[in-house]
Amino acid sequence: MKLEIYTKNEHQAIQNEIIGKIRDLINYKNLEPGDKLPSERMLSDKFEVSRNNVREAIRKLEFYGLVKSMPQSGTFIEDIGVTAMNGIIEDILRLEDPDFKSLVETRILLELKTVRLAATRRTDEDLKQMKETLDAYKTKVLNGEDAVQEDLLFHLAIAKASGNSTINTLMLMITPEIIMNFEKFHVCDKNQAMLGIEEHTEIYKAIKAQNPQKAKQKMKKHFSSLYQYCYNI
Amino acid sequence: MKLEIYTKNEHQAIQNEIIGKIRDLINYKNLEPGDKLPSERMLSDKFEVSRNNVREAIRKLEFYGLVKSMPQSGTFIEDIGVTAMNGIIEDILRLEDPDFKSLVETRILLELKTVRLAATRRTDEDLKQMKETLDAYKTKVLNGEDAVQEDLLFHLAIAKASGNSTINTLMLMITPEIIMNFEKFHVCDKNQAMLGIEEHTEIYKAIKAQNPQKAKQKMKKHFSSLYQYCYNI
DNA sequence: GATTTAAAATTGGTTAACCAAACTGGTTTG
DNA sequence: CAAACCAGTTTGGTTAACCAATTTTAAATC
Repeated sequence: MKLEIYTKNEHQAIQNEIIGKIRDLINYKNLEPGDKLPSERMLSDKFEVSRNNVREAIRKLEFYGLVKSMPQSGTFIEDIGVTAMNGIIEDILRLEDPDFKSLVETRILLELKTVRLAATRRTDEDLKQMKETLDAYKTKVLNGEDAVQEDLLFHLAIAKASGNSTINTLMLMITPEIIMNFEKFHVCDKNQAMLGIEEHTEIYKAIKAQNPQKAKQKMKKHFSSLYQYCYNI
Repeated sequence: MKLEIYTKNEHQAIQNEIIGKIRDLINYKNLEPGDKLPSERMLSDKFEVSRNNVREAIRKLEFYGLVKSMPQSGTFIEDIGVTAMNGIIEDILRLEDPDFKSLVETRILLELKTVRLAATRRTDEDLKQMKETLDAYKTKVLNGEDAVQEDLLFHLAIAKASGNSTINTLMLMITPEIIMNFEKFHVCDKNQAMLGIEEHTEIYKAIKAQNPQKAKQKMKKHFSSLYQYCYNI
């Protein structure tokens, strides 16, 4: 997902090449779901690359759920069908790095959902954790300190309270990159931080009151300035 | 993201343990953003685990954008702040596997966005690729064959046309698991497939006509049965 | 001829030795 | 005195040898 430094890109290029070759092999040998991939040693021989490179390529395919490695047994093709396998690998190879705009756009989308889900599903324990992060944020801002981290942790607490493990995972994936970009572009200045306390509190109250509509509305308001900023960058 | 087989879980447990220890080390030594983590050898010594385990743990932290490894130089803590680092690592360690319901819920959310974005941003090349996947789907269904894969590839083509690289990546991550669950639970039967042709075509036309509202409406309709199914599982 | 069993080969995972780039400190040089 | 340089050390990355579990093969037994 992150490809920034040159050495990494080079490394990634080799990995992608191997993934492409594995795809070709699947097609050429008519390997079907459930079939076993040739062993890592055989592949590294065939492709004339190190076994480590093959292992990493396989691990990436495993991350996307396309194959599954069984210790002392082999690597098996998952049951998603040849067509989907080809299409998805093709897409993976062509994936480009996420830009800031798409990150923010995605974050807003995810959070307008998590806040609604949190309002309906939140447990008392969720509420307690949200309160903690909210207080930490307040304290920092009132001390005039930078509070980007505490800001985002409050939002992550909402994601956790949403009870949707997939969205929670996705939020965790994009948040560090969001924070780095925020600090890079100085998105949050002091004035917005003071306003942020009020907005965060309102969101918290709406979730506490289990009012999804209001929670979403408050979140939307909270994002309005960010939204505009994002589209002017 | 995927933790299914026992050996993998065990492996994962060790990795998480190491990640926790790295977090403790960051706190104990007051390591700050930009600081260098102790070398892999030192960590593997200190934690009494193999260097490979340490490397994998670091790689996971790198995936989430929390650290960055520089060849022949060291692993550096990313500039997201100590507080966020602690919070996010904590969340990562407690991440649970995505369940089918949360997968579908997330997919619907993402796709109701991608379809709107695709309607406004799609290029002619995007349109061409969507048409191809749509035709492949039609052919399969009209031959009475199973077309789950072609179905999903059409949706991935929309995601690509959305021009949002983040959402595109996220869609690619969840799609294989969606397909597997679909085939496992036999979500799509023949009747729905025939209906699917019509719905897919309508979505395609709306995107071609660059009508975001209509595109979203058609997608929503397309998802209505899936939505109900998801909540009855 | 079918079943059991044991040994040999195969597999992904692990470990440790090795490599080249990069950093470090002191020395030389202008 | 500062800049250039050079050996020695440290670093993440790479390679190859090794391990234990599994699978395969074929021999042994009934």
